[in-house]
Amino acid sequence: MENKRPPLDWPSLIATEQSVHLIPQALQELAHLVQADTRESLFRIGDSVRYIYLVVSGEVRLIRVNPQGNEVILQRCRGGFIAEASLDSRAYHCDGVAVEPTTLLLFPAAVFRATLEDDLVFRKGWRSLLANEVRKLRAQCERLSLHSAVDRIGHYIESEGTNGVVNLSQSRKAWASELGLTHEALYRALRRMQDDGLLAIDGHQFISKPKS
Amino acid sequence: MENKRPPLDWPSLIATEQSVHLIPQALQELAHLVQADTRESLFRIGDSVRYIYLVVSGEVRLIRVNPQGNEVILQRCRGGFIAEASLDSRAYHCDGVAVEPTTLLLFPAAVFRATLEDDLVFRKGWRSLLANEVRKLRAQCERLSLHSAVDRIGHYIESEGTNGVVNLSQSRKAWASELGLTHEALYRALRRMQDDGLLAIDGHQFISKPKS
DNA sequence: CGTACTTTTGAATCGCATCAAATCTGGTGG
DNA sequence: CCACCAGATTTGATGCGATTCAAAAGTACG
Repeated sequence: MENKRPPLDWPSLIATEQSVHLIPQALQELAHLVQADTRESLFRIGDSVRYIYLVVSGEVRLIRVNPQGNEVILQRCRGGFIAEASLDSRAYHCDGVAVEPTTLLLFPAAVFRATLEDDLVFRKGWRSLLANEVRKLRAQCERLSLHSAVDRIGHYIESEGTNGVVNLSQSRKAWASELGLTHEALYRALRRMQDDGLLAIDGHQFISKPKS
Repeated sequence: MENKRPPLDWPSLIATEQSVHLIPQALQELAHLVQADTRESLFRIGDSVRYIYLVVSGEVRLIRVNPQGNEVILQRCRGGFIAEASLDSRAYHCDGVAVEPTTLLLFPAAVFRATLEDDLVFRKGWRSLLANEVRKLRAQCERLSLHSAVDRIGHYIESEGTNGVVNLSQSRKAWASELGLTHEALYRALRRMQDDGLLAIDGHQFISKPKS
């Protein structure tokens, strides 16, 4: 990994990554801002946990290699903390690799743990973050268990939106990936739903329509 | 819901549901042991959060009803805490319904929150539980994003097992459901993997074999 | 010993992935 | 301002793999 510089342009980072808001000023000032290149390794299985990683932009993957020699992706992270569970463990249980040019914040793990103990607000914020993450991931798992594209779209609107309306904050291609579909399948399902009168689309807004 | 009895046969419960170990004795003694019947509602959208629910046996679903009048499943819970996120919110954002005869432990939410503040060990255990849950769910999402049955099985063995070996603690039918597959598709994929020499099965043990 | 459930195999169908290609869009530099 | 380019969006044709429906065999439990 590249040399770790002291934080310089944080104001712009904070604007894009809300997880940073959680972190007490004192801890923020100890963080390293780091750039990782494509295929650059951040940590490997067995490495001791020195830093808590926060992805600001780009993508990091947590992977293992199976007996057949193939990569198994345990997690793709395009923003927020990676491997929250590493806080409690001494060593990493997988490899962490950047798959595109990636910007990260590294927080010293020991101080991170200590601050979590001492700072009541941080502690609550962290717990809230984890609980919210669990909620979202559970819904995501249920969604991916649905077998049809139309059902996944409907599930997304209901679980991520409000009153049957969701504002998409990403491209449809990226949405397709989140839904576990190819972009072609997503486009076709959206078209079908509109034709069937189940869905209205207005720019980035998707509206689930009642049976009527 | 049925009348709430004081805890009686806890020792046997503790043996089957490890989440209970986390909970301090004082808080355990305030819990209600409850039986819910099929289709019985535990809470509804908008209800204020009075209890933290722990499923001991059976199944509870968190659901919303979409504009077309269909149920959208946000979570199926067959053991452990439901809706951890409800700890931080005043009211429920979905309905909670038992879909089979279900045994639950109900902890008074206010006391639960207070204990979480006061008890260092409990706090750490809770955080560890959430972090671990996040890790498992992230892997589960990646697994469900894979399009083939063989890939999902391989991913499961690698991420849930150790060194390419996993001990299944459930029926294959239940496993199929966890993998987002029909049981037929799972059986056939397992057969194919054995025929191709990629997998060995010994009772409940599944061994991923190297290319060789 | 019977019953309920899991495990297993078979055949037909359907929906999604895949490959291909055209169009549209936003952003860049000339 | 326009030409250009990379990426997103959209439509088409084909094949494969999972679902679905059906049914038989195996297994656990009372």
